[in-house]
Amino acid sequence: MKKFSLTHPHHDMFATERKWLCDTMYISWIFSMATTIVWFRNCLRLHDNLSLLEASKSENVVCLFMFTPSVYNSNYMGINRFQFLLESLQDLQTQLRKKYNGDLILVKTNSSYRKAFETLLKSNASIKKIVYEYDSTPYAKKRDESIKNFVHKEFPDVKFLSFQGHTLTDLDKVVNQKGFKNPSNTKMMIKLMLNEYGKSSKSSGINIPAPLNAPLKLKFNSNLVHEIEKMDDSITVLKKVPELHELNDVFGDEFKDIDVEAIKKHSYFKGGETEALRRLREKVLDNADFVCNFEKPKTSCVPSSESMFREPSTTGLSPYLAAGCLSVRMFWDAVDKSYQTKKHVKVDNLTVSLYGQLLFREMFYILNEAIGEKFSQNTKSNPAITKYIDWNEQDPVLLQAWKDGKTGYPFIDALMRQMKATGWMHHLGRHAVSCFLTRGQMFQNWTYGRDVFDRLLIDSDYSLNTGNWLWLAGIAPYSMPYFRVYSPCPEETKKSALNFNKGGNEFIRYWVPELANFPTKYLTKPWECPVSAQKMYGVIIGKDYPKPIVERKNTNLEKFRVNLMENRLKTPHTSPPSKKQKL
DNA sequence: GGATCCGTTGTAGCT
DNA sequence: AAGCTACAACGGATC
Repeated sequence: MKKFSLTHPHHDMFATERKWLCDTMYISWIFSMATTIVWFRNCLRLHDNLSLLEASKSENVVCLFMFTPSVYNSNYMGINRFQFLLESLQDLQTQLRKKYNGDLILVKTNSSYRKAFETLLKSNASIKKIVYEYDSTPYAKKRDESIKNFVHKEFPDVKFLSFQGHTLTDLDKVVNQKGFKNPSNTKMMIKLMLNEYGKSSKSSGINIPAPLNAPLKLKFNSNLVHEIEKMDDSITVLKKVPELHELNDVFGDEFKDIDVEAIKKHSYFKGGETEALRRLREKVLDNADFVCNFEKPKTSCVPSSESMFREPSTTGLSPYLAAGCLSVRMFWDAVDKSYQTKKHVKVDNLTVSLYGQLLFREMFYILNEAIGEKFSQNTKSNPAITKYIDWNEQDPVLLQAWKDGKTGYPFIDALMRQMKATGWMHHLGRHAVSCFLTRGQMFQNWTYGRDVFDRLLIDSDYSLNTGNWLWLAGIAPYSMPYFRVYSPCPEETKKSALNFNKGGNEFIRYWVPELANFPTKYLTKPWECPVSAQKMYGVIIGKDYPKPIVERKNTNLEKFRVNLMENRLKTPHTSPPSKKQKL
């Protein structure tokens, strides 16, 4: 039996009016009281920011960034990425002030995010909603889930909402598509994207939703900052975005040994949305020739001339995508627009085009979402996902030499030193050094290299980093013939896939100054230079620059092949794969 | 259902 | 000089 209720519409002639009254009162109460916190982590931008748009519905907004020990732990975040983060925060704060007469509140705490939220929520009853961008790294997933559960339990009136804006697709939705299979190449990605968004007449052929504009208006709650200042000592408000050299005072010993001048001297990219949009215009919107002719494998890991040392042959937009200074939908849209200015230009190889690059990015995110933590684990327990290889026992001497750029292979060392100094390395350079560490010369576990990249690169992006390392180690759940090994001395190959000939020698001379005056003939293999000549050039190999720390000749291919055969999940084919026989 | 083709970016040696 | 071949694993798509 249903309960009979006076308020049931059929029995209550004033129900509509009453509901209207209640709604009005509720809305006016919300408008006068409720505060929404926009919790910035990634997504350091105003455009295409779903959390900010959600907050714009609220009368009182607080934009918040929290420095916790997990942010300023230099074990996880290299100094260049930290500098990039600070610049991005500075830009965000400036923009919020200019555009909305608002602010970005920066707080510092020595406790966890969860504890910080507890302090905030306990002391201010007007906080009704916390919004943030979804972060799919395993660490962030666990952290956000735990805070969410805590808030639900302890503060049931407060909504804790995430929005997906870091990727082209809603990752949850995609991996739950009917008939979803882990994508492993461009074709599967296009199919998946068409399934999600449908066709379009634009050059990409996929109807990716356009990026959203920044909210027109935001009303800020300026009281909260004063309240935070009165709270307990565990949480403090920073008066301004700190400079790198001030971090030692603010955070303790983490940054005591940094060389600020060196970082500023080498940095290629200034952080922030403003710079991201400027670069997008310069490299994509105003550069249709470059966009329409872009072929990733033809770009070079070395600069084309000395004057170009600071400018990559690609777009250089990856650091901005990683920190969310640039929305990936904004990037896609700009590529579309650029193609449109060239009528009748067809994308003849989508895979190597800029579209392709963004699809690979998406693919790695989707794989991470679908596979979970095992995506990045080097374990025998899940060989269906990554092929298992018994890498050589960890060799600290080899690993340290690789990390410090002291392997005795000038090309490899130049690339590693560039990454350490600038926080950036071209994609093909990353291929060269990761191949060298794993199946190429050192046969060391790829996870070591992955972690070094994660810390040092300013564009480090968990899913992309992991996906690319799996690829280069030759164990990815997608195509990568293991016998395609890059030469660490690429000048000797007639047609290097690394495009070394586009300035490789100058690149080595710049980053390995020990060899600045060494003869070009021996520049990538200095150990072959006769000792008498070494004396003449004033560089003794083994003293002024190391001898090669591992064999140049690749002896690992056979080991790799045997590993694959022994450790593969599925039973071998009953008959060997057919081969064309010579007559 | 079986054969065949394909996969963002290799290198060395030969003609 | 450009183009071929050997090296040769394997899952998924296509016919």
